[in-house]
Order: sequence, then C-alpha cells, then structure tokens
Amino acid sequence: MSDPTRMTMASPADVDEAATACCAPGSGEPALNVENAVDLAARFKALADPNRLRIISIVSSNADSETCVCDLPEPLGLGQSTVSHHLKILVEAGLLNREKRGVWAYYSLVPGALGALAATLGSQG
Amino acid sequence: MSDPTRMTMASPADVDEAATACCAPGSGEPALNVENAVDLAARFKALADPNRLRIISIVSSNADSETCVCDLPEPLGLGQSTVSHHLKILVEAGLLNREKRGVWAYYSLVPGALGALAATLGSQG
DNA sequence: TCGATACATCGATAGTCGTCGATATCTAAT
DNA sequence: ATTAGATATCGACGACTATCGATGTATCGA
Repeated sequence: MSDPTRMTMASPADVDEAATACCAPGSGEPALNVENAVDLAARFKALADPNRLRIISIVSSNADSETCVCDLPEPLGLGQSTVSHHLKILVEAGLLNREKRGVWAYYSLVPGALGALAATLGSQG
Repeated sequence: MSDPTRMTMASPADVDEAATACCAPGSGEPALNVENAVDLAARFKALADPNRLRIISIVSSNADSETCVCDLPEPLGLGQSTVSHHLKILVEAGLLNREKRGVWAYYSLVPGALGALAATLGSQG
C-alpha cells in the first residue's frame, strides 16, 4: 500500500474535523524517504564547500581532465594536507577518481557523477 | 555572454617541461573564482541536509506546489522549531518562497531555482 | 642504503550546524 | 481585551567540519 516513491494526495475526508484546517496534509510518507535523502545529502555536502567546488572546476578544466595534487595548494591558497582532505571527501562522494602513478596522484572527474546529481535536481521541477 | 556561476574552463596552460614536473599546472587563476565558489557552495549547503531535501520533495510533490508548515513536522519526525529553521535556510538560499495567508505560512518552490543549480552542475561534463 | 619528494594521515583547535525546549510574535475568533 | 493556535526566534548543547602543522608512508634517484 505504501509506495515510498509515490506522491499521494490526502483524501478529502481528512479535512472535515476542523473547519479551520490550513490545507490537505500529504500521505503519511514523504516523497523522498530517509534512506535516499541521506544518500543525496551526502553528495551535496561534498559540493557544499567553496574550495571543493574550485577543485572540481580545476580538475574539469584541465585538457586531459586530470590534475595532480601538487597543482592545487597554490591556486587554492590552502595547505597540502587540507587539499588532500578535500580530495578524499570528493572521492568518497563518488565525484572524483584517484589514480596514483609513480610518486604523483592524479584526480579526475567520475564520468556522469555530476550529471546524475544534476538530473536529480532537475527532476524536482 | 557567460553565466557567472558557470564553472568555466581556465585558459589552457603553458606546458613547462621540467624534468621532474608531474604535469602542466593550470593558469594562475582557478576556473571558478572565490566569489562564485562561495555563492555556489552556499546553495549546495542548503541542499546538504536530508531533512531539507525531504522538505523540498514534499513541497514539490503537492498538487498546487504549496505546503503549509503544519504538515511538515510529523512526516519529518522533527520539532516545529527545527522545521521552521530549515525552511528559513531554504528561503534564504533562494530555493523556496514563503507566503503568509492568515495564520498559516505556505512554502513553494522558487521556479527554476533547482533547475539553475542543475544546469551549473551539468555544465561540468 | 640514504635522502628527497609527493602525498596521506594524525591531533588539535576554532568555528559551524542540527536539534531541542522555551519564549515571542502574529492572527483570528470569542 | 482575551484566548487559542500557528509560526518564528532565542539560547543552549552536542556533533560535525575546515584548517593547520607534524608525522607517517611510499616512490624514485643517487
């Protein structure tokens, strides 16, 4: 009976108790269940920092879509350990890939990851 | 011209081929400047909470795209003051509109706000 | 093997955030 | 005016976060 993804209106009978009811409440279950909401919020949280957005911007702007860590601290004005911290968060959010070659670590966009988030946003109207 | 919030590409880097260089550093300025990054991050921050995402979901799922505050605490499992707090954040982020009619306050999606964010994300490839 | 380099991890700290209960404000009706 | 109800704001508290400097780890070259 309760499909969590279904958006149901309240039945008119629910409103008669109070002549001053503000509006018709939705069904018991919100359209977005807790599980999905937590998952989505985690990815948005990864984007909710200016320096991480700039990292994504720099990575995606490189011709080969690869950026090594050494090129990030200076333009961002951050310490190396802080940059490493942000990169880890972006990788764990599934937004960046990490590939180590020799001494260097290269980060690149996960194809479609940002697009998937964008699609989720756009579907909300 | 160009959308200021768009994460545009930095101009191609000059390739300095030092023997031990890991890669070609980008131009001095990151593709996304600090100002725009902070602005974008602020909007993503508003989305970076599961309960706020569920609020948006509930609001957008209502037939008339309007939801009064009284219908939110119960499905979210939150106190009334907490719901009010989240609504304020969403309004300040430009994602929700607030309209007070009588004793009740109705919240609705700002048309195009989520879509604009989605477009910014999608432009990253 | 030794040293240098690139990056990750650790520990600490200051600031921010989500939540609550209590209180204030605002509106409608008595 | 007074009361009741809906919502906003306030104050507090625990949890989380961004940042740093220091340290650990792995790789390459001498």
